[in-house]
Amino acid sequence: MATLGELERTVMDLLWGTQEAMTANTLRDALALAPEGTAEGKDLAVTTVLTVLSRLEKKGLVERERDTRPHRYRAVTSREDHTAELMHEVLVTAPDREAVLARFIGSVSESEARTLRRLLGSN
Amino acid sequence: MATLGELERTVMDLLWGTQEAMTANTLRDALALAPEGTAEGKDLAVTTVLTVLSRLEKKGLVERERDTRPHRYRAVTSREDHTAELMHEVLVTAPDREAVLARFIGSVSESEARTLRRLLGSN
DNA sequence: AAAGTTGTTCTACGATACGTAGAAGAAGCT
DNA sequence: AGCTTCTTCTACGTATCGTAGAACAACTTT
Repeated sequence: MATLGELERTVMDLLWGTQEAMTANTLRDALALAPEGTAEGKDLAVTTVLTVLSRLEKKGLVERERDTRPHRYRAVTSREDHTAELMHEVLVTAPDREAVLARFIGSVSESEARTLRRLLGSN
Repeated sequence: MATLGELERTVMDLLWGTQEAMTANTLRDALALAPEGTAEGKDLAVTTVLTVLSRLEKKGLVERERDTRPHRYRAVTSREDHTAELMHEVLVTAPDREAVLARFIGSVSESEARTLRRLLGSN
């Protein structure tokens, strides 16, 4: 279950933020500013960013264009797909999935419940 | 987000398996057998089990009765509650929860979808 | 109560993951 | 060929986890 570190997560958030592919330098600059929620702007070396990107690539979360010279990195899946996938991974760790779902439903907001009803109804 | 190690997970599975409180020794014996899915029976020292239990206690997943002499350990929440909670934690990491849910329901089985409809309908 | 037995806490070490980045190597520009 | 830019290699510090011995505390039994 791909668990992300602090910096790894921040980088993914940036990549998910713009669906476009970015260079390590662009990312480093973005990280320098990036109020990105509560995270403070971190002033990192480019090599740091590159290491993280390599690790994310190995984890299958990031893909890079090797043909362009400053390699460009892009998220493989959208944040939503990734999150949904993770939720499913968590779900299947329990033998009694139905029971888990029952409790899960109890924890979502009313608007989310409506969304679920709509999506399940049309299916 | 409480992520569990291999042994920690196995111990939790045993505690979740029987809702009763168990001693470290009982757990060590259970671990020695415990085909528990694919996991092989590990022959561990009791101190190892105790260390893991302490760590699980610190993580809030396990509670112990300190009054009985061989302390007895018990899971704080059911596996289903824990799993549902985790799923929710994952869900809220994404800004667009509705989109996540849309993708999520696409990944559940038909019988799980039925369960969801039933649970949502009565609400 | 002293000695033995059983149980718990302290301390520790190896492995892996992650944040961090310098050093070295590769590729493009002038 | 030399300079500049980018990528890969190597590495170190910290945290988590599996693992367990050593030390300490508590119960049992003579």
